[in-house]
Amino acid sequence: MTGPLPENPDRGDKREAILDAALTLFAERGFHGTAVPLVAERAKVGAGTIYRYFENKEALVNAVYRKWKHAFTAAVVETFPFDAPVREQFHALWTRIFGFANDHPTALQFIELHHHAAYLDAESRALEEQSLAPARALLDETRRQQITKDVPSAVLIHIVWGAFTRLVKAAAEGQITLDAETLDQAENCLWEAVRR
Amino acid sequence: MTGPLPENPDRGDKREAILDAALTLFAERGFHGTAVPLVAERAKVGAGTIYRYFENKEALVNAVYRKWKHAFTAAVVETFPFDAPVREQFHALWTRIFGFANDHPTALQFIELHHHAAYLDAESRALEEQSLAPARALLDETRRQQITKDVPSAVLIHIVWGAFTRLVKAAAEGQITLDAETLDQAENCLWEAVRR
DNA sequence: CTCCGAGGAATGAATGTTCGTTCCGTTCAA
DNA sequence: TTGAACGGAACGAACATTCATTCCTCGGAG
Repeated sequence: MTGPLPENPDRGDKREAILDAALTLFAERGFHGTAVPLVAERAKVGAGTIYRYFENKEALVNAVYRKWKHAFTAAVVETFPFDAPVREQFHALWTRIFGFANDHPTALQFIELHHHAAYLDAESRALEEQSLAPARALLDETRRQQITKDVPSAVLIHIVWGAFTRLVKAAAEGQITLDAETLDQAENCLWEAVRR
Repeated sequence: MTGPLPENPDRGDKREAILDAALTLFAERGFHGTAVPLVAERAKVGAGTIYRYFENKEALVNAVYRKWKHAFTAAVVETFPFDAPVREQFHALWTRIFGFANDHPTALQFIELHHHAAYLDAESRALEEQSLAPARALLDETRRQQITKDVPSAVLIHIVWGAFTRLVKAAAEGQITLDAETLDQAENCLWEAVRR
C-alpha cells in the first residue's frame, strides 16, 4: 500500500524527505510539470532512490495526496466540539480549516490543485469524500433543525469550501491579507450565506 | 502578438480549429499534460501547421486564455443594467456568469485551471484583473451605500467567485445538479453573504 | 578489540520513450 | 507556373524508469 520499505528502520526519513520535496514541487508546478529527477534533487537523494520507496511517479503523487488529506481530516476532527451549539460548531470548523491552511499552506494548495485529478487512484478519490464528512453531517443536521437554509447540504458545502479555498489562494498570491479580523468577517459572511 | 498569420484569409478557420482543440485538451489535462501533436490530431491538422499560427506551445495557451477571457468579459458586460437597483445588478451578474458557464463549460474550466499559471504572460495576467472589474465596481459602490458588509470588496469578490466556480465544478463532476431553482437558491445564499 | 565479508540500501549514468519543434516535399489556389 | 499553406517524418532535448555499481552497516572470526 505504502510502497516497499527499506528494511533498516533508521532510514525511514528518506521517504519523508521525498514526500516533502514532492509536496512542494507538485503544489508549485503540478503533476506533469514536475520532473522526477527534480524531486530527487530537492530531497537530496539519488533519482533511483525514489523508486525504492514508490513504484512510480503516480504512486508518489497518490502517497503525497493521502498523507495530507489524512492530516487535514485529523486536524479538523480532533477535539471537535460535536455537542456545542451549531453556530459554535461552524466557528470551530472554520477555525480548524483555516488553522490547517495557515500551518501547511503548501499542503492545502496541493490538495486543491490535485482535486479529482485523473492520476489519483480509487483510494485517494475515496478520501476526498471522507474529509468533508463532518461538514456534511453538521449542515444536514442544522438543516433538519431549520437553522440553515432549505438548500441541499452539498450545495452549501461547496459554497463555503469554494469561498474558503479561493480566499486562501488569494491570500497566498498577496491579493488580500487574511488577518484575524478579515478572517472573522469572512466567517460571518459565510454563516449568513448558509443560515436561514 | 497573435503569431504569424497565413496570408490567405480564407484559411483562418484552421486557427479556430486549433484553438478549439487546445481549449478542450488543456482544460481536461492541463498545460504540461497536453502534447502538441495531440492538439494537432484533434484539430485535424498537421503538427507543423500549429507553428504557422502560434510561435510555440506557450503562445498557444496564451491565445486560448485571452480568447476566452475576452469572451467571458464580453458576456458579462454586454447590456449590463448598470443603472438598475443593486440587488438587481447582483442578479444580472450572477445570471450572466452562470449563463457563460452553461454555454461554455469547457472554457470556464480552462480559465479556472490556468488562473495565475506560470506560463501565462504579462498581457494574459492583466486580463485576469480586468475581467472582474465590473464586479469590483459594483461591490465598492454598494459598500459605500452601506448595502453590503463593511468588508474589503476584494474579499467579497473572492467569496462569491470562489463559491460560484466550485459550484460549477461540482455540477460538472455530477456531484450536484444546478437547475434553475438550485441556482436561484445559491444566488440568494451569496447575496446574504455579502449584504449588510 | 580489529578486521573482514555479506547483503541490503543508495546511487546516478544509461536507456528507451515521448515531447516540442523544425524541415522539407507535396498540395492547392490563382 | 508560382508562392503560400500544409502535413507529417525527422530531430534533439527532456522525460520516467532501470540497473550495474558503490556505499554502508553489522555480525562474527581471529
